[in-house]
Amino acid sequence: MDIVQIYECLCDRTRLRILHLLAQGPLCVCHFQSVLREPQVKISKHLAYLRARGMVEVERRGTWMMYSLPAKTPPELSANLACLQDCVRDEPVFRGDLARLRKYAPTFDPCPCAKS
Amino acid sequence: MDIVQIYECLCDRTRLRILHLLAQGPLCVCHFQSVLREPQVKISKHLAYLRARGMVEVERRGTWMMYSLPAKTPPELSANLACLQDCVRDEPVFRGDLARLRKYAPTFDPCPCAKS
DNA sequence: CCGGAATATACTGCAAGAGGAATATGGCGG
DNA sequence: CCGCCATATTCCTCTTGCAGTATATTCCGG
Repeated sequence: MDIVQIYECLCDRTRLRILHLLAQGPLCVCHFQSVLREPQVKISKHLAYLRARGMVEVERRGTWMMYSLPAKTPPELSANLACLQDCVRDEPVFRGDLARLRKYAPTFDPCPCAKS
Repeated sequence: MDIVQIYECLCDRTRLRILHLLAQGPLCVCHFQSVLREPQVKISKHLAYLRARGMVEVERRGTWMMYSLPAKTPPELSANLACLQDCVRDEPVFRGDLARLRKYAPTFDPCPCAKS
């Protein structure tokens, strides 16, 4: 995995928020919509961008698409993701995302993606 | 310092090489030219890009411009620079840069920038 | 004051990327 | 088989960024 490509993936705020959330565990597009409060097309396109570069993986579950960090995350990627977690710990946007993720978690459970 | 801007600065290979070298200490543009083997205008423009975003600092020494990492490096920046050092440790391009830096070091010494 | 060296700044062409609107796809329940 | 839901893709526009060529600036030595 090219280090420059990693940074290209990290240089958009929406993608940062996505990756930040994925560190907590797999999520569906509908989850991202609720938590990030961004339109579907935006999220979907950024996920496609990340997927094309191997930064996330997808698994279909019925109509839902389950996104997660790659099972075999290359070391450069995990190092940078760890760094990211650290850097945004105090940023309101990211804290808000985490808070909303936890707030919504009950309604995600049973998560539509997990019902197979 | 905005985290997204940091990543924007990191998502070009030339800039990565510049920052990687600066971790070793301050350098003049002429040094970068020798070590990176890239045209002057390219280096100069990337340095301007970094400077405009506060990722490097400049000090004039006669005709030479002395670039360095900012004296008060924000934590997000230093965290990412540390991560960068770690990630590129085994990449030939970056190893080559370091080797050339050290090989040229004797001719940099007395460094034109240091002669004031 | 003049020429040259080191560095910076237009200017141009081009490609990539971001956002939004609309449309397409693919699976599921009835 | 139909319609709906979740998601993806296409099309368009706008902006940013990179590279190169040429030109400007700034300082120095004589």
